[in-house]
This record gives sequence, C-alpha cells and structure tokens, in this order.
Amino acid sequence: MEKYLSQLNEAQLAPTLQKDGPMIVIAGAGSGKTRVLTYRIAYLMSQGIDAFNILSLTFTNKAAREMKERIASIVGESEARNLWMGTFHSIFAKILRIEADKLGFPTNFTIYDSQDSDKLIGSIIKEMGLDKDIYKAKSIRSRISSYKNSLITVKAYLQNSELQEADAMARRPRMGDIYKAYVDRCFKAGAMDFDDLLLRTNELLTRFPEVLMKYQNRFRYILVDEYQDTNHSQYLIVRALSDKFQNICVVGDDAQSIYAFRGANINNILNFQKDYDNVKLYRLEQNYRSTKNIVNAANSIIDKNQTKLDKVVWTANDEGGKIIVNRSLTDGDEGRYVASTIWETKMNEQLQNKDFAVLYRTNAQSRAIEDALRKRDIPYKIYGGLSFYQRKEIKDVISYLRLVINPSDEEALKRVINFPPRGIGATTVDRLVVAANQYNRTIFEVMKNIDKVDIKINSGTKGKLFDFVTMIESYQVMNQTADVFELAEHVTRTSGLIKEFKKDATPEGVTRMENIEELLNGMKDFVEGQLEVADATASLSEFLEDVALSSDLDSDKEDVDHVALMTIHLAKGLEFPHVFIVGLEEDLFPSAMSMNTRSELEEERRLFYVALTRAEKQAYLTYALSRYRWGKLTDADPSRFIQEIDEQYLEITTPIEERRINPMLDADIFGDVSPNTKQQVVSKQNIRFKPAKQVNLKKGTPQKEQPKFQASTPKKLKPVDATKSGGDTNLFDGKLAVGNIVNHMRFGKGEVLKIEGTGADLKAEIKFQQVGVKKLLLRFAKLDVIG
DNA sequence: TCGGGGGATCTTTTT
DNA sequence: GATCCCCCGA
Repeated sequence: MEKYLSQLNEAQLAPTLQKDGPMIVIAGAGSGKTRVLTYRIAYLMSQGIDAFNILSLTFTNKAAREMKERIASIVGESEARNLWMGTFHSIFAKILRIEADKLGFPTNFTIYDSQDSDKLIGSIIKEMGLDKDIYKAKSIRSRISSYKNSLITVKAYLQNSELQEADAMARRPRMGDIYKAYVDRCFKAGAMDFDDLLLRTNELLTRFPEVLMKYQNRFRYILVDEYQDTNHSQYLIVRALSDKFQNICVVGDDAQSIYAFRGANINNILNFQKDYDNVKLYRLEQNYRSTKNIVNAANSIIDKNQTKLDKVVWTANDEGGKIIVNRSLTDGDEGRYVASTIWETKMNEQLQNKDFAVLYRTNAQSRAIEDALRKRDIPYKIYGGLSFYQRKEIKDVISYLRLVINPSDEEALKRVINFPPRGIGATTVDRLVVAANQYNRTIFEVMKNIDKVDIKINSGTKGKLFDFVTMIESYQVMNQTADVFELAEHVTRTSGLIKEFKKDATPEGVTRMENIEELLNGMKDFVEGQLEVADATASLSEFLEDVALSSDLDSDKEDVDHVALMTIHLAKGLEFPHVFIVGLEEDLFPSAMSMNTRSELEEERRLFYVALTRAEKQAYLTYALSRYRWGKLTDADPSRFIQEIDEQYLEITTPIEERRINPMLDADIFGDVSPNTKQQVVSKQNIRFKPAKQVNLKKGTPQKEQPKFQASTPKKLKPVDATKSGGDTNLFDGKLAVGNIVNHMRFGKGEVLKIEGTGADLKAEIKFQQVGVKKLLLRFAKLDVIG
C-alpha cells in the first residue's frame, strides 16, 4: 500500500488517508480526483474495512469498472469483487430488484427508456382526448421527470395548489391527471423509468425503516464522485444511507457542474458543509493534465462566473502551445479544417488517432466533422447520439426479450405485437388498451383471456392474438433453460424479424442486419462472461438491465485507435492530448436556449470550461461564419466565449484570404497546403464579435435587442419545482429589478415596486394597471420584462 | 390493415 | 436534412 500512496502528492494524500467522518474534496479539473477515490478505497480496505461495507457511486459505469480494476490490482481480485460500485441508476436498480416486492413491483421490472416514456405519455394524452400540440409528450415527460427528481409524487402534486396553478397557467390544467395516469400505467406494466430508479429508492428507504437500516449498516463507507451533478433525489438517498455512520466522502468540482437541465442541483455541493457536522474540506488544485496555457485560459473563462467556490487551479506542466482559434466559412470547411489538421499533426508528431477528440455542443454537429474525417480516411467513432440500443432494429429485438421477462411491459408489447406485420392493427391494439384499463388488467392478460372479455374483435383477429400469445409463452418456456444468446437467436428467427429485415436490400437495411448480428455477438460475449450464473432467467434480466442503463461510453474498448467525436457533456471526466472544440458560435455555444438567465449562461460557460480542460497538450477552437441549421444555411457570429479568454493564451489564425479549403481535397490531400501553415497570426480585434447580447436585464435595457429571448415563450418559463432549495433555480434571479415594466399573462401591464425573498421564495410586488398591486412568486409568475 | 406520400417540427445537453 | 406522424387509397 505504501508503494501506492507514495504516488500521491500531499494534497491528495490527506483525503485519501482520512478514514472516518464526512468529507468533501473540491477537485479542480485534472487534479487527480479519480486517483484519490481509488486509493482511498484501497486504503480503507487495507485498514480492515470489508469491501461489502463500501459503496462507491460514480458517474459512468465505465469509470466504475476502471476504478474497480485498479483497486483489484492493489488489494487483489477476490477482495475487490465485493465492492459495490457503479452509477446511481445501476446500483439502485439492483437494490430495487432485491426489494421490489415491498413496493409491489415484480423482481423483473422493466426499465423504460425516454422513448418508452414518451410513447406511453403520448398514448395517455391521446386516450384522454387532449390536444397533443398543447400537451407535447416530450415536454410533459420532462415536467414529470423534474417532479420526480424533486420528489414531488402524484400525491404531493395534487396537494400542491401552486404547482397545479402554474401548470394551469401554462395551459396544461390536466397535467396532474396525466402524471397520475403515467405513474399508474408504469406500475401496472411493472416498469420504472430512469427517475423512478431514484424516486422509488427514496420511497423504499422512507417507507421501510428496516430496509433503510439494513443498507445503512451495510454501506458504512460511502463515496460519491461528481457530486456537483447530483439531483435532489440522489442527494436524499445519499443523506439517508450515510446518516448512521456519517462516513461520507463526496468529490466534485462546482466549476464542472453541467447537468442542471436534468435536475442536478449545484447547491448540493455548495452546501455540503452545512449538511453534516465536522466536515473536513480538502482542495485539489494542482492540475496534472494540461499545459499552463490551457489551465490559465480555462481559469480566465471561469472567472467570469459569479457562482463558484474559491479555488485556484494551477499546474507545474510546460507552458505548451497557445490555443489555436480558427475561422471557417461554413461548417463543411470547419470539418475539413479539423480533418486536415488532425491528418497533419498526426504525421508531424507521430501521433495516433486516439490522441484526438472533437467536442461539440449538439449531436447534430457531428455530421460535418464525420464527412470530412471519412474523406480523409481517418478512423473515428461517434459517441452518444443515437446509441446502439436505441436503434429501431435493436429495440425491436430487445422488446421481444423484455416481453419474455415481463409480459406486462406495455411499451414492449405495443412495439412488437404487429412487427413484423401480422395483421394486428392499431384499432385492435386500441381496443385491447381500453379493455385492459376497463378490467384493470394488463394487455397481455386481456389477450390471454380474450374469450372471457367483452371486446369487439372479430374471430380472425382473435386467432392472431392467440398465436402471438402462444409465441411469447413458448419463448418464456425456452428461457427456463436457454441462455440469452440462444434465446435471442431463436426469437429473431421465429418471430419473423430476420425475414422482415432481410427484405430490405437498401444499404440501410443491410446495416440493420449487421446491427442485429452485432447484438447477437454482444450477447454471446455476455453469456461467456456470465457462465457462473446458474439461473438463465436472471441472466436475461441482467442483460436487459445492462442494456437499459449502460451508455455508449461504458461499452468502449480501450484498444481501438480512432478519433473520438462526442458532445462536451459526454466528454466529462475524459482527457485527450489534442482537443478540437467546434462550433463556437453565438446561439450554438452558448446555446440559444440557454441565454435567458445568468445561471443558464453560467452553466454554458462551465460547459466550455469542461471542454477546454479535456485537452492535455493542445486545444483548438473553431467557428464558422455560416452553418447549416434546420437544413438552411444560416449566418453565425463568433462565440462570446472566445472573447472571454485572455488574449495572451490565444493564437488567432485565419486563412490569408477568406478562401475555402478546397472541398475536393479528398482527391489531392497531399497537394493541399495545410490551413495551419498558410495562416497568419492576427489579433483578437480582427475577429468581428457582435456586441454580446445583454443577459442581465437592467432597467432601461433596450428591449428590441433580444426579441428572441423574451420570457414569453411558454417553454422558457417552466415553473420551477418548489422543493428545490437555494437560489440558483430562479429564472428571474438577478434579472428583474425594481422599476421594470412587466407584462403578465393574466394581469396585464404593471410596474415592479419591490423585490423580496431569495431563491425559490423570490417575490415581486407589482402594481398592475388593471388589477392593482399584487405580490407574485417569481418562480411561477409568467412575466415578460418590457421596459 | 398496410404502406406510401406529404407535412410539421425539430435541436441543447443524458442516466 | 431527418424523423415522426397523419392521412388516404388500395
């Protein structure tokens, strides 16, 4: 152990060696926090703590796997095996399976992905006869998701008139009914969505003190990585579990909090010291990853944020090259610049493809980069986006398997009952759903008892339903003895899936077949890794759980040499020698959707900080003057984030003339002069920045500068959850001032007289022309600032 | 019931 | 540009 501990610096050593008590490690980017976590766990074990008593929550399953391997190499394979390590979702899914019966769920409950949830919500809206343009499935889902992450159950919602009123004012008075129907239907289907995995865990720990006690006693030492990205629901789980022994170690970096949009609450990390007694605070400030130029440039950006903890990240590394800023005419040119620069650098510096990463704000940006790399024959891999398991053909196969495990799974059933087409149309399915609701049974049960049910279906169709049921049941029988691979192979053949996909001879159809083959191969691997598991059923359910909860990143194989393409969100925690951050344009990065409040913009800035700090040696920032968006060529302005970097760290290069990089360059890559060498250094003044759009609306700000960003769009003014603590959630935080003239949806025009309260309680006293003085909770009031 | 064609909407980010 | 969804004719 000593041998390993000697690899740590002093700052890293202190938290590693603190065995007991609550502690927080504020770890700057690249400061070795994973190393601290890993060695700390190894150290705990060397001090006689049983692996069974340690719970370690990570942000990706891949991170968990890597840490576990590392720990195994220190303390031994057999010791490390018993560690509980993984994401919140995967760890608590396992616990929920063990305790499922207490909550009335089957052990083999299905995990609905977002697509399943959307479809279910869509059908509920349809069944209720609501207008789907007002009740958009996706936005309803995100509302429900944020309720769940804030622990607002259906019951709590129905008791909360403020929330209901807010939804009513957003023209969605039936929100509560939909929420209730959605939860009921998930329950009936034996399904949990992502948020349920956390919410139901909270329910379990609250309703069953003996269960809480069991896990408190079990997990005596708890470690949480990326604590800045935990949401309220996760926060409560951690609190509950750590309450007895208080051996809780959280690690994070407020500067890298980038998941507020899915409920992450930065206050969890900002307030940690108030949550426990005698919290020890450690800081890791030395960056081992990046050059001085990169670290300093990143610092100069994050300095622009108001909400942050004190921390000075520094490095003893070389100064390194300046950050290269490149302008292109179009997104296509940008892609070609990236590809040719990678090509050249690789040659000049004898690098591999995997030394490069291209990071972007939105998945849609990958295409232009992809095309350029492909033309240069540079191997690449796109992470995220439409993940393998979300592809249609894969979901089809998986849905059959889900039905085998859990025939109540409504979404899986609807997906495959008529695919491949077997003459069971939408009308029939609708009638089945109605009957199922009527008899309070699942659709599958109704189908099984179709003769005992009062339903208008002709006998021919009944026969088809019977055949389908028989088929699924035969798979269930097979599942008793066969392994996942054998079963899936059988299912794809006998269900007609293979035949159906083979009909399609287009390139897309061929790819589909290949994907199914890849899936089967993956299953074979899984089975081989699972040989010791005796129970075949358990292994199918485990496979499906992996599928539901693993991300693209998790299945990554280290040894493949390709350029990595991914969103910045996905790149968190990773590092690459050379990093391209592309699409640095206003409205794209920062995103047009995130410029309404200071806190949103600050999150974008943290995102940029995360992107930049992925780079070890060299960072490139690129932007284009025009770009295809929504299929149309649109003009773009350079991102304010470029301007925010201290100029001394930048090398602003621009092609000598605004020439296009030869689009035909694929033909003569060697003849093309690299944009790198043909550039001249220019000063930042030469970049034509538009005046940054005003974000903090102060009194007298000319309004017409930002008609696009008026708060009147219903989407922008979602009411914020009541249970969220702290002030970071308020849309009007720092934006509304006394004297502002505002427009209220119902009350009309008025003047702000007074602002009081903080955070979720922020209120404004407004004198309306028509209805007089009103005091409004800003988190619910629909206000447009008009002057 | 099926499949093609046309229109609307989409893009922020993900477990 | 792509996908999803609706509508209509076979």
